[in-house]
Amino acid sequence: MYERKVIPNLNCGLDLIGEVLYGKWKIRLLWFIDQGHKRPSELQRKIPDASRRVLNMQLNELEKHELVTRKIYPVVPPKVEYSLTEFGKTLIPVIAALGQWGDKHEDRLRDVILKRL
Amino acid sequence: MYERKVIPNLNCGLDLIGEVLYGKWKIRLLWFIDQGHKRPSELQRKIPDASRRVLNMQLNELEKHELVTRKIYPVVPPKVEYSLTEFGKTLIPVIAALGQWGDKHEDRLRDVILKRL
DNA sequence: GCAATAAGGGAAAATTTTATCCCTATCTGA
DNA sequence: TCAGATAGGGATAAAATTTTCCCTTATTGC
Repeated sequence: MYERKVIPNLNCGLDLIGEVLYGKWKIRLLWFIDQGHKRPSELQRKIPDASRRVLNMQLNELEKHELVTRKIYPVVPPKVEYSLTEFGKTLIPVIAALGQWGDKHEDRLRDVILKRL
Repeated sequence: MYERKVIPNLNCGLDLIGEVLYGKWKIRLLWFIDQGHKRPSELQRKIPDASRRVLNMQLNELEKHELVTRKIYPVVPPKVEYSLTEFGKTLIPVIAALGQWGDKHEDRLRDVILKRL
């Protein structure tokens, strides 16, 4: 694993939420897990643009941060299911608010983002 | 400027909001500008852990994305003031929700973040 | 027997982001 | 006269993140 060389600040609520949500796919992972897509392979199919590796790494971090739990079924081929913890579930309304803002301003956002890409 | 080699996806609201909000200091910049800290030097003092350079770069992007406007006063020494656009202001409740979640779960977050740093 | 599926980690490369350092300009105050 | 405030960009270095490639295990289906 990579060792951070710069210690993060944890001064305010925004710093704290940033620490657990900052990662290219974390928000989507939480969202899809909440929607019932629990198995790693399902999540990979829902998020095809992410490499398998990063999804695993980010799922590990979400687990460390107690936002999701990982249940391993001792079968072959292996079966794993992720679920949101109670703590993780409290994030869903916040993520929903983010998505709603994005949806509401979809056209304008697409415009300003693509204008200067 | 740096040229991206991978085109972002803009499929859903979460992708879109991510494009404009993803950046280490952008959320804080929007927040502090909304609080009335408009001048670059003030913002730098409010966010001492960010380098001057990145704040400028991220302010430029926020401006391109029409979340803030930059007003230059033709005086010496130079004076510049940033303000939120109407569009930018619609983001404030969303950012507030993020901060509130972080504040509410401050102790637990600090705990899980520091446990495995 | 061979390919596909399932889950996931190690190592190294590529990409992206952020930091550091140095440069510009002009006015104010010690 | 020299330091400091003010705003900001270029070039490069460093850090962090993400991708790519390869490896493992055991079963099902062709």
